Parts: sequence; structure tokens; C-alpha cells
Amino acid sequence: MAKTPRKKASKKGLILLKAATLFRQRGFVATSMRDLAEVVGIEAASLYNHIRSKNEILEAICFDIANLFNEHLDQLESTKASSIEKIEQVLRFHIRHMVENYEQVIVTDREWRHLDEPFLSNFHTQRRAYRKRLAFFIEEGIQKKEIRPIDAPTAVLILLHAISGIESWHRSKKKISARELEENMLTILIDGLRKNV
Amino acid sequence: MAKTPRKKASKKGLILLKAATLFRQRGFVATSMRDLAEVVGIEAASLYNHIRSKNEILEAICFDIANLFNEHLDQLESTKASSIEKIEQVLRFHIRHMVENYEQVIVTDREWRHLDEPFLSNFHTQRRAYRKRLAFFIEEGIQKKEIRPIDAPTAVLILLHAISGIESWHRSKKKISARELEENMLTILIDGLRKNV
DNA sequence: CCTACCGATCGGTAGG
DNA sequence: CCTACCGATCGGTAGG
Repeated sequence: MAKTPRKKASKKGLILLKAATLFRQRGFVATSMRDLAEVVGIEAASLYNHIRSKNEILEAICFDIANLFNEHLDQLESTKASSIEKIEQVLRFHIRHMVENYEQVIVTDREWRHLDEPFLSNFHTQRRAYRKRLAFFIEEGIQKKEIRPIDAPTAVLILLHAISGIESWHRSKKKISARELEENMLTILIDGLRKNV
Repeated sequence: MAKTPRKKASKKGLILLKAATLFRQRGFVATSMRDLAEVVGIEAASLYNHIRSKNEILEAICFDIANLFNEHLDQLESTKASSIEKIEQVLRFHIRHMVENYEQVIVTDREWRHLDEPFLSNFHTQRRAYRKRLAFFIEEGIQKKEIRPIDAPTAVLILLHAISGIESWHRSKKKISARELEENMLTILIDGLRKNV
């Protein structure tokens, strides 16, 4: 409750936040540590009192986001919802984070390839596993006749990428509300999956 | 019909092709002219006998793709197809090019931000115009009750981004056929739009 | 198409 | 947290 609790941690937090913004705008490789230092308000060399390397910043962003989504999926799997309800919950979670933390989500999505080993392999593995779990929801739904018979990995790929389009929504001038965005996306995507009875 | 017709033009073509592959794999900024020279089989300095700058390569890739899609849309607009048929044709065209020329399409999609002015503004304008034309198809379809009442720009954003997911299909081990991919995507996306009667 | 090379900028360190 | 600086690499040019 003090006014400056763990000053160092909050400065590191600021660096990660500003880095996410720059990495989204210019890309990880095209953002220099001098660019980052400038928006943080210190000299480039001083950044290294808070972080070990440029790549460590990317690691922090990517794995924070990966953990967030993995934990949500863990919770959801222990639930009794129907397959299509589970898919809906996953989509709503993704959409909300693309609306609220879109800088981090987009950076993770677009720049994770620049991770160094062993983080690159680790991330890649987690990503494939996450998609497989989603594909399993869809296969389950197809068996239960909730979802039309389609290729499950293709459906996953459509769903996840469709959501990344929210980046354009952020930049559009006359935005619909976040609530409307979510309902519109759900309408199109869920009804595209649902088996008409 | 000679064996080496316009040697210089074909070498430039080779450079553009190899560049698209590298730019997709590593990103535009992270690909050096020395990397490119190596896969082309010449020294870095020699590249400049065929192209003027690194950015000119990106320009060639992005505007080739932009022209391709714009011309397709021109043709389609002079057609008498229903709104939903027009959307379907656009999706099929995008899907096929993501299957066949995916290196160029993905590079355009992901790296166009690194274009220099005035190309950057030009491309950005073309991109917005293209999306507006698609949104118009959807609004038209809503009025004719072919398409359910949704926010048209949101629908466009979902459709276009969903297709970029085909990159993952390329990398997947057990792929379904291109034909199946196209039909699966159409099923989900078009039925997500269609008004149930 | 190559050798030789340039100035600029990069991520990062030493030392205080 | 700063000044001063390092080696590496970048896109690109000169000259042949």
C-alpha cells in the first residue's frame, strides 16, 4: 500500500507494456532497444537493469499470453458444457482478450517466430497442443450431432484466425461496440459450425 | 522460344520468388540481402544489377498481389450473380491463391507495413477500398434477405482473416486435399452468413 | 557478376 | 540510471 512498492517491478512492467505497443506497430525485429528506451523515458543501456535482453521481452509477452489461454482451457475442460458451448466460451474468451489486451495477443501471434531456442520449440509445441484440444471439442460435437461434419483442424484454423481480424476493428474509425462485435462474430462463426436440425 | 530468353528478366523473377519464401519464413526485416543472395546463388552486391533496393522487392510482391485481387473484383462486379454468390466467388479466389501462391499472399498480408512511402499510403488506400467493396456485397445481401443482418465490416474482417489461416494448413502434416479444404471453408463461412429460411 | 568497402545502426557491456 | 564504447551486421555503392 506504499506509494512506490517494488519500483523495479513496476518499471519492468512499463517496459513490457511499451514494448508490446512498439512490437505490434513496427514488428519485433524493426523495433530497436533505442526506440523502446525513448518511449520508456530512459537511455537504451539502462533498459538492461530491468531486462536481460530484447528476446527476454518477447518471451515474457508470448508466454504470459500462452499461459492465460492454456489456463482458461484447463478450466473449461473440467466443465459439463456441451461441445458447442465450449467452443462458444473459447471464442468469447479470445474475442475479449483481443479487445482488451490486443497488443500482447497480436504480438504473440505474429512475432513468436522470433523467439530463441529453447523457447521457440516450447511455444510451438504448446500452440499445437492448444489447437488439438480445440479440434477435439469440435470432433466431440460432430459425434454428438451438435456440429456439422467438417474437418476439425480446418474449423479450428478458421475460428482462431477470424478472431485475429479484430486488430482491424481497433483501427477502424466508426467502430461498433465491443459487445456488438462479440455477438456478430459469434453469430457468424457458431452458426457456421452448428448443424441445422 | 529460345533457351535463354531475356535472361535478366528471369533472374529478377527468381529473386522475387526466393525473396517471397524468405520473407514469409523470417519476415522482411529479419531477411538480409546476404541471405537472399545466398539462396539465389550470387553475391549480395550482384543483386543490385537486377533490383534497385530491398524495398523494391517488397513493392513488387505486394502490388502484384493487390492488382490480382483488385482485377478479380472488377470482373466479379460486372457479373449478375447474387450477393451471396459474389461473396462465395471472392472466397474461392482467395482460398485458391492462398493454396497456390501462399508465399506471396502471406508476405503481402503480413509485411506490407514495411513498405516505404508513397507505396505505404497507396497500398493502405487500396486495401481499405477493397474491403469496402466486399462490405458492399454483404450489405446488398442483407437488404435482399440473402444474408442475415450483421455488421458488414465485421463480416468482411472475419472472412478475410479466416482465409489467412490456410498458412497453417500448408504446414500441417496430414493435410486434407485442397479441394476438401475449400469446401470445408465455404461450408462454415457461407452458412455462417446465410439467412436461414 | 565479383571484390572491396562505406557509413549507419544494431544488441549489448564496462564502469561508475 | 548514465556516458562511452564494442564487435557484428546491415543496405548499398564504386569500380572493374
